[in-house]
Amino acid sequence: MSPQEAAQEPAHTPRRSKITPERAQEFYAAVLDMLRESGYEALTMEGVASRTRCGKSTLYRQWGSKPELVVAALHGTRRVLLPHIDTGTLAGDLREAARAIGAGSGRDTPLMHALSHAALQSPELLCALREALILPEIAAIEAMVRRGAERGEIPADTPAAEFVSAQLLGVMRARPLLEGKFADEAYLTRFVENAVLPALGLEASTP
Amino acid sequence: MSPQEAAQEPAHTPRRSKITPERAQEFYAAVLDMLRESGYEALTMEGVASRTRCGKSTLYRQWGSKPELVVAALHGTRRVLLPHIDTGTLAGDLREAARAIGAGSGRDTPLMHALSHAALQSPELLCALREALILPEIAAIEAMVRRGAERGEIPADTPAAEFVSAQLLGVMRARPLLEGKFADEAYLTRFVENAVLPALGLEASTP
DNA sequence: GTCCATCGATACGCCAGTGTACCGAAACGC
DNA sequence: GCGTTTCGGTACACTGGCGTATCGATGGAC
Repeated sequence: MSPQEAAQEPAHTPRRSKITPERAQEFYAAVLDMLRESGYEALTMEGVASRTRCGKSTLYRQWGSKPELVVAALHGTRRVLLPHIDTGTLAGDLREAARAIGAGSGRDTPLMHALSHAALQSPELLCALREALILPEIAAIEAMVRRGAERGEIPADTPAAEFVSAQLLGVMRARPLLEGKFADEAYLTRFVENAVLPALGLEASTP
Repeated sequence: MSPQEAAQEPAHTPRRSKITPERAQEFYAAVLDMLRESGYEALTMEGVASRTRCGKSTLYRQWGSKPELVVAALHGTRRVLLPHIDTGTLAGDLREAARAIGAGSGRDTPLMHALSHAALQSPELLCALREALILPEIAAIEAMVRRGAERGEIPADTPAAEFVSAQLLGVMRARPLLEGKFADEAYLTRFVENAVLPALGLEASTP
């Protein structure tokens, strides 16, 4: 309403030109934020339009429909937390992974909760969710385990190896419902130290 | 339409009388089934009415609104899988729990997925979900661990003990997204044998 | 400086679900 | 039997989101 409204917006880019990749990222970020806050069903195109200060027409011109927009948002913001990790030991890798997952838990957990049911009903959405959030993480974790086996830290056929990634992601998603709080770094670190490593036959670090 | 329609219904109870507890169970079962199939948002009062062959008015008279109906359905069908288990050893209890959870996984997992996000937004729903599906299970699991500690099978302060319930419920919910299939008995049994028990310092059973 | 493409905004028709109101019909108590 | 009560079914107004169409404004190409 008042002229100061323009001032309180950062930079206030006048956007009447073609959609730049940066602008697309803004859309994607808004979509994911709203998913986290309200869930998939409650996400509305009108809500996205108003939050991003664009017209609905732009959204429909560009992405066609709500499911496609969500899929695009997942694909377009694929950012990976774990693959860079390589400390030289399996235990070190897993501790670092616990830290990284715990740090991103406030972002990823609500997103998973928001999308998990919708994903089980829409193959495209499931695929996008897996490719954006799940497969990169479990691939990284399995790479850690494989490197550990190659270095001889654990036997190649350690039976617990199959469950490392499922445990980490599972516990991350289970804790909010069990205890009412996110699985933060401290919790996940404790978990790795006291459950994952012992199951693999690795000693907990001497304190 | 045709008179044979009455014949194809089992028993075809003519229900014009007051709602009996058995009839209420039918409502609750229908609600939970539809939640599993379609999720919380897609659950409609009209859908419940048509599936249970009652009028919407009955639903609104009896439960007031959709959230209250869902909460009532959760409370009204509280059935417990684990508390009866007491094999005499912690390892035996956990193996049995894996079997029980795996057997019920086809029912409980979709329900959790359907409700987990809605529950994080509605305190009443969260409370009902926890009381109906979560707390009984983790109480039972923690009782197993406590009994094991009292029998001296594990030290009283075993650090992995904190995570047993989160592990079991976590992987149960994680597997459908990771591998695309439910965590069945075989998977959960393998998990307990190869990850949970070793983390607790219990040997895997000699094959 | 002019023109064209695309944007942002708004209005519209459509559909689906909510919750209310009303009605006849059937069951139960007495 | 009869009255009361509750049920099942339908009609209704209301809301809200989807997707389309339209229009003025504006940025970029030339």
